[in-house]
Amino acid sequence: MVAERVRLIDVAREAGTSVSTVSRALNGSDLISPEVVAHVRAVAGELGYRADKRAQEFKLGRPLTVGVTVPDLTNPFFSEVLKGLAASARAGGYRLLIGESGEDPAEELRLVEELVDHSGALVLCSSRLTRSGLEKALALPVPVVCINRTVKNAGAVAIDYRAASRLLLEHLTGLGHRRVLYVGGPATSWSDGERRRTLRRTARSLDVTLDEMDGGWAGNHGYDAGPTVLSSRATAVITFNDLVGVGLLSWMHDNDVDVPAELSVASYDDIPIAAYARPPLTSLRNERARLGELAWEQLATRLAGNDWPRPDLLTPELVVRASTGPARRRARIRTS
Amino acid sequence: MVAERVRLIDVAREAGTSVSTVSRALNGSDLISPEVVAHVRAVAGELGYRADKRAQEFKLGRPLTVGVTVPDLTNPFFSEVLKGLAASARAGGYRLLIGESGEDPAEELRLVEELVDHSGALVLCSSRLTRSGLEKALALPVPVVCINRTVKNAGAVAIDYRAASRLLLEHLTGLGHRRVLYVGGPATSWSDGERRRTLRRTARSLDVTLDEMDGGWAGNHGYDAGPTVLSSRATAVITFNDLVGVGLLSWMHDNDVDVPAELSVASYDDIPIAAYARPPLTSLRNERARLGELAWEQLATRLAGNDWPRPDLLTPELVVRASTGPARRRARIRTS
DNA sequence: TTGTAGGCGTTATCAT
DNA sequence: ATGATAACGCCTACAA
Repeated sequence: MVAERVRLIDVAREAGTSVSTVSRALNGSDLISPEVVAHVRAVAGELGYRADKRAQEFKLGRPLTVGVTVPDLTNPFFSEVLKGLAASARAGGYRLLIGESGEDPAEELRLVEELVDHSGALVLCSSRLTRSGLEKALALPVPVVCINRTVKNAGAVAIDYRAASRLLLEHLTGLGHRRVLYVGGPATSWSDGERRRTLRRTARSLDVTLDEMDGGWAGNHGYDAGPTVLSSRATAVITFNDLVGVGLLSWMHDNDVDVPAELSVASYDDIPIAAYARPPLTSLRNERARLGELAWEQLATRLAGNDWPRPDLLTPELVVRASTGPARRRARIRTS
Repeated sequence: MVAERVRLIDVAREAGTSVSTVSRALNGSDLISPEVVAHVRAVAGELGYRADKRAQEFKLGRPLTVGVTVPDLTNPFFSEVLKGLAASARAGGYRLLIGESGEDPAEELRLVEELVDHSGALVLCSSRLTRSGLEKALALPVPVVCINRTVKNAGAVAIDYRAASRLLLEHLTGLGHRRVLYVGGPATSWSDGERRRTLRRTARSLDVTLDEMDGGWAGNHGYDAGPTVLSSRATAVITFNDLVGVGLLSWMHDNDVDVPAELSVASYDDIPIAAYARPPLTSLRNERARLGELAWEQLATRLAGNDWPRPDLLTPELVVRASTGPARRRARIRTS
């Protein structure tokens, strides 16, 4: 069934010449007679020769492979980053070796050490690594780009959460909200930290009271947050991401809480379902696929022997939809 | 910055022994004196030696890599398949080389030919390849598993769409629907073909009138289908997948069509947002991650030298939610 | 128990 | 213009 592999030497033998000639003929070296090239090509064709790319790359040097880690393959945010990265890297002649850490820092570190053995470069998406883990990763003998986590001595591409948080809070204060609750994400998430930090700072400057609670990254985390959210004194909620936001909206619907009349909800990321939620979710659009592309560009620059470019910061855009509206004095504090 | 790579021979020199001894000591060969092992290990540690896995694998044989193609990385269906596959393959000591075809058969073929050069096996997720393209892929010198596309002489893992379509239609007829419209998916999709085929057959046996229209795979395809759906005579709609279904629900909401009172909507796949749509979408749950796991199991069996196992067929489960209800005579044919 | 040497499939250097 | 040969970094008979 599986045919024996045809090697360069087989072609050479069959063509009555040497491996060097075959190699050159196939690779289009210009110092070889046209007839020989034709002949060799013909023979190679007949024999069904396929160059062993692994041997080629092994001989030639570094692998044309980018190792990528993501916390969760099913998170639409990472999916789109991967999409952009995959397209760019491929256009640049690189392949993608992908690993999922399951949101687990220790697993991510193992993954990194495994991937690096077969990669010429690394991209860490929203790395959950501890500080020391990250240091180890950056000490590896290949260039590393971090997406959504700023670092020194490495590539860096991120969303500008400072601008993001400001857009959100200004939108809400513009609607009269003075008390806002943030439903957070995974504790290991750098971007959750950034969202909290920038929200706090902006809230202070806008004289808004910011409450915080822990949450998560998925729909059920938002749904489960429902009771706590409802019993809070906030008139508006900002969720860690749209999955959480949509989950929260769902709970509100199930419990007859009118959004946005009773409560406004807004979020980060603007994944596709945000527009199809009921009510459609106000969210911050960011070009996630672009994150992947920029990561590749940084890598390409670095691989070409240059210094790291300056970090790329992508400014999001607020997409106002029906889930946010004027603040109203809460009729009552509901407890269920 | 990037230190010079330490090789086996460097360790040998430093340890005052030979490369074979070092190799054996590091790989835990039992025919070597404990002291030497300890010494070599120590030296290797000091020098920061890391075995070149590429050279190792090159020497040892086939690459421990599975090449995977998906039509669209951002489609939650594929994300989950990848999740399952990634976990299983990793547990089995294999890595994942992933490529996205962009739903394009020609691009998928290019991808396959590129991936196979660096992989010991291939997994094609919902392959969009033409018949001849698929034949080419299966002729490659590595084992190939197809997910959601039945083939002979290869691994095969798929959803049982026959059972799926029956569950859907029986549910709808149980609610009194006699005229059902199917909003289709991409023309290149095998699973769309299967859904149509099994729906037709089942509709006939249940004496249901089945209309069909072309659609697509994303939310906007469903949204755009709104007017056509509304002007049809069907009392229930089945959409190619949940993304399309949610998009359709959204249009219905925007145009004040009461679902399910005026129209029932049901779909395939039950991705997480189905539960959070308004109204929650009746859909067919299938274990997508399991698809990935089974694909790996087939591969592992094959890689171990056995014949291909029988194809795995996963039976879905109908999750009834609020988007489907009793059929009602349509008050009027609305046109917008 | 350890060392020597050959080879995995290719490319590149150096002759011819 | 072409051919022999030495790497690339590692593993593993085989020899000692």
